[in-house]
Amino acid sequence: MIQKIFTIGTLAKKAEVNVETIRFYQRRGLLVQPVKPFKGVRHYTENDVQRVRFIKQGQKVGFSLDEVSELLSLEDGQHCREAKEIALRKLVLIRERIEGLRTMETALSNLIENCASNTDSVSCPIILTLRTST
Amino acid sequence: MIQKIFTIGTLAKKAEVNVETIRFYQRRGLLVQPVKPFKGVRHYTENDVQRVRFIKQGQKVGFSLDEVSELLSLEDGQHCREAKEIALRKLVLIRERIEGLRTMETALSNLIENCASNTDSVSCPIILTLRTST
DNA sequence: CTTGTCTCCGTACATAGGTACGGGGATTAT
DNA sequence: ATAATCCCCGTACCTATGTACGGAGACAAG
Repeated sequence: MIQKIFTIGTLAKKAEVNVETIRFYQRRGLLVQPVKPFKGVRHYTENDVQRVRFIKQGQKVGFSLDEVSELLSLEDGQHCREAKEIALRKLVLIRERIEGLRTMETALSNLIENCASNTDSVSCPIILTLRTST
Repeated sequence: MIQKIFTIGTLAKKAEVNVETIRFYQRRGLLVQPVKPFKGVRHYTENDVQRVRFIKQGQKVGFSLDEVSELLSLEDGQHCREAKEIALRKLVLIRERIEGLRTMETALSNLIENCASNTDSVSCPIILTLRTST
């Protein structure tokens, strides 16, 4: 399999982030900074694109960079028992978050339905619906 | 129904946040600052507790304070058509987020299972599993 | 009626997660 | 081979979301 390589700008474009963000992630240790060839620029591969996307995906579902870091440590390979512990902990968080979102989803759906049958101003008791959700 | 009232410190305790956080939310317009009686302190009700909890819940599932603000505007009652639009937009976000979390959930579950059958160090291809998730 | 614990208010500081800038070298297009 | 663009690196700046601080007034308990 051929490894296509490219520069940081292309990586940023492919991963749909700012170049500075890549560099920031490198400083944070989320990405490894490739060695710089003697007279030239660093190069990156498709693998880095996936990694950046993963970070963004993790953030989108509510993980902090530190948490994403932990998840990435799973990828990076380490002792299985540790990996399993981390994964289990994150799994709990994920399930809680899904639960919370589901409750909100229901509340909003109800709200939309109720509104549909009403053309004037209306009181929307969304908090009431959600108040026991966590 | 009797409205029990209390001071900001009690509100903070009930809602499990810092007093300063309450005041910060007031400045941000997420909470209304009750009028201060002529010589005394402001008082709050159970309603405020629910509202603060709602904000925290919203954040927990990944909404920014601005987004939570919008959701709260549903509660505060406004014209139905607007409310419906907001709700629909948020619903899309929520469903995307649930999808993302589900994918992660699956990936982590698989990971845990694979790890279980292995006692040594192992490469955990979590990113691979997730890379097309959004 | 003193003492300790609030509240109030304004302002300052903190942390996470970026973004922007500027000078100098590398690469690419014309 | 020269201009335009891109990379490198360090540093400074920015936004969101709080937290902390300090002096003055409120208030409850002994």
